[in-house]
Amino acid sequence: MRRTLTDIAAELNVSPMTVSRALRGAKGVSKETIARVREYAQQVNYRPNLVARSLVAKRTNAFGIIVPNLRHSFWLDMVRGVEQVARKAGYHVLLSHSNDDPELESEEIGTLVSRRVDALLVASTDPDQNAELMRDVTAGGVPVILFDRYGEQIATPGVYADDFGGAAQATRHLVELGYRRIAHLTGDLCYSPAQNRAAGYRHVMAEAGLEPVVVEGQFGEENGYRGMLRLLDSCDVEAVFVSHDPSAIGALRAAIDRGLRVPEDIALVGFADMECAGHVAVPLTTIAQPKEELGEALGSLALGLLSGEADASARIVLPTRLVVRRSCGAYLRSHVGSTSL
Amino acid sequence: MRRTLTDIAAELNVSPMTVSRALRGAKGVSKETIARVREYAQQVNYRPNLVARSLVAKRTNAFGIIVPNLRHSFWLDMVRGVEQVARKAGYHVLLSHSNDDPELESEEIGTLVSRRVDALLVASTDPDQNAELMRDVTAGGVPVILFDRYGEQIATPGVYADDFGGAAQATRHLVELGYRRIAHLTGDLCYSPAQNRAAGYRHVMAEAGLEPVVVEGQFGEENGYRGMLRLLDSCDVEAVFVSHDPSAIGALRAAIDRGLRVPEDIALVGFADMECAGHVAVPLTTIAQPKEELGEALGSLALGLLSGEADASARIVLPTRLVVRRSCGAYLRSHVGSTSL
DNA sequence: ATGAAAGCGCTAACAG
DNA sequence: CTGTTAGCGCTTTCAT
Repeated sequence: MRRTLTDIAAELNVSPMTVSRALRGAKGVSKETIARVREYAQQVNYRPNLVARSLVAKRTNAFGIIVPNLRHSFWLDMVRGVEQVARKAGYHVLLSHSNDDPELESEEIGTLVSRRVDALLVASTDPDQNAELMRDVTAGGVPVILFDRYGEQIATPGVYADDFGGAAQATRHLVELGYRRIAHLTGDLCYSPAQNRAAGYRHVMAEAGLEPVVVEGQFGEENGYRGMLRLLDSCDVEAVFVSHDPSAIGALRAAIDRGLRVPEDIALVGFADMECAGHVAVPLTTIAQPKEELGEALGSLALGLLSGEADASARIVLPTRLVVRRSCGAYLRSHVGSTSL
Repeated sequence: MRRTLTDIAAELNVSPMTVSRALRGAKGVSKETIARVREYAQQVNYRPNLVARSLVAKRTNAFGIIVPNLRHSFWLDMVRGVEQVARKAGYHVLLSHSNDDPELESEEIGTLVSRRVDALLVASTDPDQNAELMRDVTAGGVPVILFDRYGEQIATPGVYADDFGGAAQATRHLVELGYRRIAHLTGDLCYSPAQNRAAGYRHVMAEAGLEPVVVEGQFGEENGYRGMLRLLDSCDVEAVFVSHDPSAIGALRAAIDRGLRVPEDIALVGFADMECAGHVAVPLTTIAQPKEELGEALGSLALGLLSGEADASARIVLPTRLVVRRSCGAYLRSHVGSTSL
């Protein structure tokens, strides 16, 4: 077993307190003692037991983070950002995922609270369903920060990409390219990002005096494929803004299967700028979220909340960026507007 | 502040012990008491303090994992696998990274030990430099498991992809396609995977009675580009097995810049099957590591070591898989051998 | 079936 | 400057 502080004290014939102070650099110890203690500790490779320290300090210097899954790199990018910021402040990150299941999510929140993380960062699968639980966590003194998705039933500090603005960018881009019959294939409208993207689309369409055509879809490539087929059956459009890249890739496939050329016969814009967005059959024009920055903002917000510098009503919204590739048809139109912000 | 077990006991007029037992389902408590305690605990949303529990149990039910960085999805895939397995066993994962820096790595090992993780999983940037430290950790009762890279100075249980075998697959594939002048552009030879891949290459070349041509390179796209230029300057070959996909992509660019057609003028095979390997200018034939399985094996090994089922000499090596795309020229040769195992 | 005592390894608060 | 006491929230051990 590893040596304890008390062991060291005994071996050095001083009190545990002296060792504790010397090691932490707390004042009230002579230079000599400090040197002696530190040297010995180093020599025997003493490691303070942070579990014990956490117990008395009532803080663990650790964040818990829950993402819906670890399959999509988006979430891992987020985690990376958080970890980056956390480590600089001496915090660790406890990683877990809910597997897109609110039940599992609430269990995970529970164990993370049991582990006494100092803050809880959640990309909730269903913020409303777990609202009460999260309120309880906050009441227990552990700040809960939501990210990517929020709910009606609960107001927490949060970090989000500007879904509304991003959708507006996408739609405006299509409008500026001269398309008039522009449809929107939504994601699962139970998620706030999908709602906001739809709202951003509608906003710009209204602004441009165009008739919105909204087809309700779901996230995921297969759903995108099916949604696109439904869309193509039900109306005749020149361009489609799809709520998420995977769906857009499915939609692209559907269009091709229907014998349509993209973008000549139908233009497509996605959302997320997934890694493969630039590599698919027709490189996808899309809206990029500042993933890294989102993660960092998330970590910083957590730190800020703990230090009292940030305020519990903080809501950080980061701007998106239009990435123009081929699927929107910009390259074959002359009157291209601004291509990126 | 959150309620403690003692609070509950007081509020229920029983001893803390009774509450503790009732909650954990330890025997020696009447059905009635159990029901009463549990109901109350549930009602007030009691959460046991795992920090306290860990202190007495001398175990945290947490693994620490250190990867070189979080930029390459390979490491995150590994982490995902570990997390998957860990969670099923009630373990959490403490994630950290060394930023490819042995110093930082040793610091990180230190804090993770201080946090009293039950096992330490390390993709070490320099296993030899940190050998002593790791031995100390093991001596302290915390199993250290190395993965991806190992060293000479220390023998730990470990999980690895079959780099030798993979390189052999790659080289053999080229031999079977009829190439004779096959070169190898290595990665940083300080890393065991790079060494093993070079060894696998040499082995097959010898077996085939061919003259090996080894150009020492480094990992990374830019290094691949430069290495390939050196290679092209120094010898005249028909095919190159490159030690890592990023380098292979750089090499591909170099070949194209030199006016060579891939694979007509020069064939290329990489290693890793990165996400974009199939999407680059000439889709890359490469060796795929079973990332997910590696992560799971890693997690399982950690659990096994803790339960005493696995043995400290365990060394798990998982087979790789040849992924044939265009860069090797298989599609334009008739006498293709086995394309995947 | 329940409880009291002691202690996990550390630190805050008070002595001396 | 150094040490003693007490206690963080829980569980193990030994009573009752």
